[in-house]
Amino acid sequence: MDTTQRTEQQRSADRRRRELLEAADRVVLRDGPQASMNAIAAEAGITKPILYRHFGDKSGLYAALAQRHTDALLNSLRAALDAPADRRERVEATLDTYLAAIEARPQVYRFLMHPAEGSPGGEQGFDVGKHAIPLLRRMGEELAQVIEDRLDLGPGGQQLARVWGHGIVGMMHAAGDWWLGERPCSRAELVRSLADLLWGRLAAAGDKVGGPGF
Amino acid sequence: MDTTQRTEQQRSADRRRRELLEAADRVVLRDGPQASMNAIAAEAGITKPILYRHFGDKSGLYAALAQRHTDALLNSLRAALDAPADRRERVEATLDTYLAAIEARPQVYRFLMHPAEGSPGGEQGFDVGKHAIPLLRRMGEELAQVIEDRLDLGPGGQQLARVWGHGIVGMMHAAGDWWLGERPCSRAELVRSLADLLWGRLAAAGDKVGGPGF
DNA sequence: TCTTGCGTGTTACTAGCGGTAACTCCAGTG
DNA sequence: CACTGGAGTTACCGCTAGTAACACGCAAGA
Repeated sequence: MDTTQRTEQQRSADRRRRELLEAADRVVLRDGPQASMNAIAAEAGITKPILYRHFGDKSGLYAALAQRHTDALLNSLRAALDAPADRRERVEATLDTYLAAIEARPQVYRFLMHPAEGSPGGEQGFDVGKHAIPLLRRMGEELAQVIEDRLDLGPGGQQLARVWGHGIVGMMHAAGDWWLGERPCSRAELVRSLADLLWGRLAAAGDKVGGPGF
Repeated sequence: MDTTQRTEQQRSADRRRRELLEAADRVVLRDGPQASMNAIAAEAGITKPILYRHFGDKSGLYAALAQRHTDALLNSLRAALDAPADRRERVEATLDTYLAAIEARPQVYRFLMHPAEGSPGGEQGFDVGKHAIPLLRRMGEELAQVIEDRLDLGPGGQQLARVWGHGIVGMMHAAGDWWLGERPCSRAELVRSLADLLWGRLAAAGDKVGGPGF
């Protein structure tokens, strides 16, 4: 029951845990989102049960793995959002940061976005969004907070900021996912187009002359 | 090999197929996205192998099921987009149509969005977006087409329209998913907030006085 | 009428998954 | 020395997607 001893054990356990997470990272990077617990255990040089002792179940491992990347990504995004520049530049920097991240490690982010959430022995029904993609939610909430803190939106601004936070994150995610699959343009062009959208160019554009009907 | 005979058989097969799809619909509506092939077969009053004879594998059944709802939803969206009203009203009507649909049948749309895509014996690697959520993609492409047809965006307008199509659909989807989970406001308020975002209110809003630093 | 197909359906199985129970092994302590 | 507790193993359970092989019914051809 000595404190130093307990600390020693905990340090060892933490180191193991980090090793396991790194092994899981490698497997996910290689096999994609359908990485199995067996494969991860094998990569770590051990067997399944100790993986389960460390992380509880697959969603626990997923959560731990997700937290690492989510934290790292959110830090980058915060840095971009906090840069000393005007709003447009900050928005573009944030979009570019996210897109650069998913471009650099597509499988990791696909794993984070589509955890396959196979929890067979659990609740079911109308709990839509309960176990939903935490990365997108966290990004949405953080962005909402930034928007609410920085912008003067008048009454109802808090709710507006949350809607916008989740909406913008979803826009970024979907456009990024599509862009990653088809690569129809450069990252910079994508960033500019999305920022233009947020800047109201859709509403400002003129109707096409000779259009269909009206 | 008579033609009428073949037609008779095909009609019967088509009717069976429709029955099976309706049974699958019921199960998905009841059990959520993790509906098993066994459960679907049982609901239809048959057993698994004939399900597999009709649809190949689970993704085949998913694709057939998805197509029905996707087509229905896209028709509603097209109607909203084609309504004789100004642009803002059309955008709001489209958003509202989508949100009303996911509000009416949350499980169905969760099934469509998160098909769990467990294709273990297949390709893997960098094919991000290859088997990706077809509903979102189709909506994005359709919206892109409408934008490109109706708006005068100058040179590079086609690419811009596609980016915007996928981006707006993603915004709609993410915001809707979050809203379904938390229900922080009415549907009408959500629609208004999202339309405001597209109308550039984010860019136009003033900085908060007394903000953090600058 | 008997037989030959063919489509429809079944039972019974494989392989692999997430997850667990129960056992072994080894370090440190009295 | 005996003992206790954590690390790790084998061997299993129940479930899934998917399949092989067999049985029934019903039309056409001799």
